[in-house]
Amino acid sequence: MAVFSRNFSRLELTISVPGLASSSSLPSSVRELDINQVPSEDEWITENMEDEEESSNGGPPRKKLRLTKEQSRLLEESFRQNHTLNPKQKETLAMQLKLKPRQVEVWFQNRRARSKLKQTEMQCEYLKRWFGSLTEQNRRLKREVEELRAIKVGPPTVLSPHGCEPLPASTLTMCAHCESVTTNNIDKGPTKTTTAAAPASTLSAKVTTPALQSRQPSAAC
DNA sequence: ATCTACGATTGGTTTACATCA
DNA sequence: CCTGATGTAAACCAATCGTAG
Repeated sequence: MAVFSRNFSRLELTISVPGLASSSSLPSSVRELDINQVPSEDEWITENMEDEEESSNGGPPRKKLRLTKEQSRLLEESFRQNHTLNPKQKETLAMQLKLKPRQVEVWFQNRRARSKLKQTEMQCEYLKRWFGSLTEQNRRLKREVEELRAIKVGPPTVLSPHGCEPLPASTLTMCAHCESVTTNNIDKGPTKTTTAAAPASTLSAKVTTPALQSRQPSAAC
């Protein structure tokens, strides 16, 4: 195993998404979710109970310990500082809480597991949203392709490869190579090679649409 | 009755350390 | 003395159980 570092103080949510440099690109609603937040006061379990004896030797059904507010608060506080405890910390905390070290250990294990679960749920939620936005983007791009196809038939707006001034439509020229690349790309859909990556020397003009202009600055400009 | 939260148990893995040939 | 194999204990995790609210 050994996938996760054992000495972390917080669980980090890092999602790598192709095309995004870092998780800072996440929607703020996702970024602001913090599973390390202490629950609000009314989420605390209010039952108080100090059951010292174990009844696991086949006797009566085990009594469920409910931690007091104060015990939970201390455990949460400790968890925020460190997600794992060394034996000394465990012992100290157990004494402080009047619990057995094993109970503190179990609490930390459960807390880690449940944090991870929440984290996974958040990732899942985020990926769903991401999928939705990609679907939408895909839809828009397809529509743009349709527009470009239409422009090929109708009079295009043209930008000079050496400047940003629009040229008369009649000056549009495209070498045979670019022509075939453009046609192939449109037919095959997205590939790793984009027109932007094509050698500048092969571009003698750029056909633009308003949508493309906003996103793709001309290499010649 | 059903659901959820959560403390506890179980079984498997990893790691550090001790012992021995 | 060094080294590799083996055993053991402790800690962890994932899955699950079972109780209380």
